[in-house]
Amino acid sequence: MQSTGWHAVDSVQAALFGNPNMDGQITLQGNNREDVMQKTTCFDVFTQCSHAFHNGEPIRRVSQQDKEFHFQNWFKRRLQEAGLNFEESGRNTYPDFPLVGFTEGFEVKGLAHPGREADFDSNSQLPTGEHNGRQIYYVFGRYPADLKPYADQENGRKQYPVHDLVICHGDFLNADHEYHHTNKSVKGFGSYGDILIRDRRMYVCPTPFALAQGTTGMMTLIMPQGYQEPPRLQEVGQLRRREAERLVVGYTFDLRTNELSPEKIPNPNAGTEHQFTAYRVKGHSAKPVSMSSHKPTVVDLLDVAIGDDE
DNA sequence: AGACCGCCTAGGAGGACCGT
DNA sequence: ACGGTCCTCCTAGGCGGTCT
Repeated sequence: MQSTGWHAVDSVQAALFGNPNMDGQITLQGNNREDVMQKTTCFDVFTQCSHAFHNGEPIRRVSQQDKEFHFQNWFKRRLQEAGLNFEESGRNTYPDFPLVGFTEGFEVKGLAHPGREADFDSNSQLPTGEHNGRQIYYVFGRYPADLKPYADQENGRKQYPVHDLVICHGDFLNADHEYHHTNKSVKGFGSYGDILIRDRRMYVCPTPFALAQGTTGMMTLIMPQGYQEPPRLQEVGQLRRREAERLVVGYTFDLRTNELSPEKIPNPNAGTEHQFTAYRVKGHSAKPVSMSSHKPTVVDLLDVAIGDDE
């Protein structure tokens, strides 16, 4: 596994980090290819979300069993209002809304608020800004955890507001595009040798609400630096994420002691800064967005405790 | 001022549930 | 076998109040 540099030359990254030159567009300078224009849909999608938020467009839960689609459906209506075509998302598709006609997709994460603030479960897909050639944007929407105050409209149908929302490029969560984790299992466990241990892709990732200050109660778009925002948007912050000194490239688990040991290597891109810009719709709040103060990671703490320096 | 105690909560960990 | 989301349980640690 290797973390991808910010200025890597693969085509899609070049599209992201090339020379911006018009509203929401950026020049892709390919290898011996004609320059190609790539337009992002994010500014339009974000504008629709912001307008819906400010107009009080509610989330509509269709039943008490609807634990995961209520916010997805809210976002789906915004895509439809933006006039975008997308593939209907099945339960197991990633991203939730792959666009048709654009190499972009949106992955939606609904979070009850108050609730988990610092991180979210990202099972089965390691967050990143590129998947199968598509740029991936994460849509974090928070809604009330306590729905008791909202009237039941038969069979658990309820309407309630969006508390706040952040759309961020997946690279804001993780800029590595190279790693592909697959689930594996080990057979023969247990005294009868007939139990299977699953090693399953399950990740816990910090939310943009924890990574950046100034997002609570707001609508915020976080884009890689370099896009030219349309006139209807205002910049509300510059955000930087710095690559870690070390990369976890494996781990071993001792079934006798229940000890899990990470294997780390120096990050060839250590210290590389990835720059992002935060936006809001003009006329809405200009409350600034900035990175939250750095908290030491578990790996940082282990490094200090163990004092190893491979 | 520092020690101690109890309460509270964020979040770590594991799992339920429902699905393809 | 694998995927997505939310729930429950539990505990470390923060915090405020009280005691020494």
